[in-house]
Amino acid sequence: MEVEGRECNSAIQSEEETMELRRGPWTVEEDMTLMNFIAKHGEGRWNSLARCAGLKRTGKSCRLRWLNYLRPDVRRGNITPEEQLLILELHCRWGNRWSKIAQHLPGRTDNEIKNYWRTRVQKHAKQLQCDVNSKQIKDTMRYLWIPRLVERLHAPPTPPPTGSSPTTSTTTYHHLPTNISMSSGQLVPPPPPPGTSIGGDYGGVQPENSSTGLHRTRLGRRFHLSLT
DNA sequence: AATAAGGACAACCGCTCGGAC
DNA sequence: TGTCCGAGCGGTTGTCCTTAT
Repeated sequence: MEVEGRECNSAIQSEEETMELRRGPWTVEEDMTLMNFIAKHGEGRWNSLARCAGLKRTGKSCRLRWLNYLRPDVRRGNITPEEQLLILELHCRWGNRWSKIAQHLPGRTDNEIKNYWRTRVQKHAKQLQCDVNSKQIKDTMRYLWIPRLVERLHAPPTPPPTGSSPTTSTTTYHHLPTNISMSSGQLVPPPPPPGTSIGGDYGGVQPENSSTGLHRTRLGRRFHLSLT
């Protein structure tokens, strides 16, 4: 990219260097400034970009904001079962290589995948009372969650069940390690905290709030701007 | 209705790597 | 060859929202 270096003379630079940097959540005005600047000049050279755009942010902060939120091709919304499956498989292969994993999920950012992993997968690991990097959790992924997701992907779309538990599965897992027990297609971990479901994300099709049938979707708390 | 607890996600921090000089 | 700086990555923290009590 070509940042208009002539405009960023040393006087301006030294003035801005003494300026206090902003932190915390980005405002709509800052987003607009960043987006307009990138639309005009392209991305890259983040430190000088931040200065020349007049943003009181670090280059790092600008880069992160752009990559994780403002980029036009960034996908927002729930992680689909297909994406969950891919994340599980790729994590089995590469571990916490979030950016590498993100490359295989178009529109998803490493930050988003990392957050997904921490909030969903680590939660289940905690419920199983095992370390997220343990063999047990990896086996659980490989032999239970992934097959369930595959099953879920191949299953025709069905209306929400009325009586039977949606987490009930008829699939048999011939390779299930002995340290993972099954009951009606479910893991039998120590009792989870009230209101949570082991099968929720990985095998069951039940919404987050099964009592109301509502599926909570959130597209972030803040404005999402796009360059269209 | 108020509030505490937990969840989800945005943002920051520290470290490493690679290129320019 | 060594140093500096920008960029990227993974880990962690902070903030706000939802849900439960």
